[in-house]
Amino acid sequence: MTTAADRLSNTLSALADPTRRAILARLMLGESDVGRLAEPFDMTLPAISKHLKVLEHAGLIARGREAQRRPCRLKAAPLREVSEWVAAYRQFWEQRFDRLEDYLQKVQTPRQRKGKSHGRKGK
Amino acid sequence: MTTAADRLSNTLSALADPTRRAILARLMLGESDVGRLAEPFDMTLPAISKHLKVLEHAGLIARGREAQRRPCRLKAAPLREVSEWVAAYRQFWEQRFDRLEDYLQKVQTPRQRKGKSHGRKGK
DNA sequence: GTCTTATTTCACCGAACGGTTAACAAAGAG
DNA sequence: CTCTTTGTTAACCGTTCGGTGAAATAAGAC
Repeated sequence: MTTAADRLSNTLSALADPTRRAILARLMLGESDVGRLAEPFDMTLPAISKHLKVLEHAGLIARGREAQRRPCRLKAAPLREVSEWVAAYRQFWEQRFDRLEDYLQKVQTPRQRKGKSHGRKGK
Repeated sequence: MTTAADRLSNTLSALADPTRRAILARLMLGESDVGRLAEPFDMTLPAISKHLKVLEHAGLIARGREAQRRPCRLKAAPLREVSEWVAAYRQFWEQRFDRLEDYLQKVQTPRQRKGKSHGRKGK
């Protein structure tokens, strides 16, 4: 049995590689085969083949067969889960919970600081 | 120099671990320290300490100092980049570009296929 | 000072990762 | 059949990852 967390971990680690993200970006333009997908990269075909296998195993691409070519096409369904996961954190980067708060803490003169002192050294 | 792709890769690989995502989820409820964060997990403190270092290095948490404790708090800014990246793919899981299209291709009789020919042999 | 609490650093370990080269396989072309 | 094209598999290699136990550090309590 595959839990949702496992699938999400799998999706995210597949996405963590810039080569694989570039491949997905390219597949947004339409399906392509291994040789064409490999062209932009400074690595060998087996390396690309491995990346494609990772993407396929993560459900991010599907592959057909057409003569010798193995056309790949984008399967974005797992990205929906990523989107839903990250959406839960939206409030934390939108609503002054993040950098804005830090910025205000720095901009305000120390005398108006409320809350706990952080033992700032004078010097 | 850190490129945007590097940062995104770094963020995504930090998020690819379920323990680290659980820690972030917990920090949504408010800041906490290492010991408390470690409690739900069946692993040692150094392991949690490493996970926190990864999260900190990815800019996903910030850490203070309060007596012996090292309170951690969520920093969601990098998640915004993730959200923006994945948003580019939204159309592919929302608008019949994904599984629906596959379904239709299978259901339709081959003779009504439109669009670029891929050198389909008449069989 | 010593003791306790909280956390990190160190040294190690096995497994997974991202790449290579070389050999293999599948399918059309001659 | 052989030849070429396309892609995968196999074996290997160095690095990173996620964990451990043990020692070190930091700061308050006594």
